[in-house]
Amino acid sequence: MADTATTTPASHDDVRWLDADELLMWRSFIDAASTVLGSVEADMKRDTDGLTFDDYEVLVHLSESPEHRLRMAELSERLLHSRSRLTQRVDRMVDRGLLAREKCPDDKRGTFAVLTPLGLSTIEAAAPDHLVAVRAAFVDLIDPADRPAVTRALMALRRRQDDGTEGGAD
Amino acid sequence: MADTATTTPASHDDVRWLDADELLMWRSFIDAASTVLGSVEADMKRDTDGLTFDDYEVLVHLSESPEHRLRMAELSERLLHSRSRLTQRVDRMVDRGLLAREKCPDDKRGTFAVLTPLGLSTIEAAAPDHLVAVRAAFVDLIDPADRPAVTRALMALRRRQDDGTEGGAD
DNA sequence: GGGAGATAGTTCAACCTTCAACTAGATGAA
DNA sequence: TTCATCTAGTTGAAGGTTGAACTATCTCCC
Repeated sequence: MADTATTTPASHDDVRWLDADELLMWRSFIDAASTVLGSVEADMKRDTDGLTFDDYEVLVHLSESPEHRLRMAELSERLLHSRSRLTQRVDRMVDRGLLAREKCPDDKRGTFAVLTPLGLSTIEAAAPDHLVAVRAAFVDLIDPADRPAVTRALMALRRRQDDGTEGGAD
Repeated sequence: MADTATTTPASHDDVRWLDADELLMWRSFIDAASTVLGSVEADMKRDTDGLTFDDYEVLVHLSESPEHRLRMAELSERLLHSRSRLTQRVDRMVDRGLLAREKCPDDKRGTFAVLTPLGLSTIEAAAPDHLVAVRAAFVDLIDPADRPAVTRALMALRRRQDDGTEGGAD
């Protein structure tokens, strides 16, 4: 197949410009992402003592995992954070006693991040206020009639698990 | 009215927990925000020479404004970025010749950020590839039938212009 | 076995954001 | 006029993120 369409540097004539509706949808997405996450983060800062949204997300994923533990790589994939970003966040959370690191017996390269009792009680204490914030900044603002469409759309936007950042054969 | 509901620290019993649908919608939103913006940013990095998504957004807002200029405060509100974040971004963009600062004659405290010819040609050159990225990571992934609902929902999430971060009349 | 190449995780420097001062000019009441 | 107060914008330090390099381990085919 003669595929010219892969990494063609888009030229000015080629492009399908966004129409008014598409543009509005895109701009609203950018603003919504910034507003909602900013608001949840701000509430978190107000309600907890020094817990960030990213911290909270780490705690959530660990608390939902068997034995309250996950391999670093697995955790970084779920959070969609880079490996080094996670390494350094876990460093800080270990310092604060929220997490511990454990060596993986099967694979000597591996490390588990594990929730400590303090980490568990911290997320349990933070959850109620967090949910109030999530409702106020997100869930309750969306018309129930629109929710199925919104969920469908948002799910379609997420990174497919086996979909690397590949695509450029040269 | 006896309003107990304003800044009550949410207690464990009080809370309306998220049901499965609400939780899925929320998680999808977090993932989608990270995936979409990350992907657009990565494409921008690939296609342009050192232009970030934030740079691009600054250029967009200025290029759409009369005389290609905006007051710093106005620009920071539109971008939903803090004043100091904008100051420092504009610093960098001025260094690269994309923008210039001009004193405001009416208000001697004020500063305009102004697009330079280089800034204008830079955004014109970047736009086609950027739109391809926006389509690939966002617009084209959303079922046209869902778009009206999605737009409605996203617009409801944006910060209302006159809606400060107030709310705590203690 | 042994070496090529992949994978897990960390480290380091450059860069970016945040937050709390800080400077300077506008506003308004007495 | 004068003082208090508000707004515009910048600065500087502390902390967080990125991306490339690095160590250690695993995989697998010869």
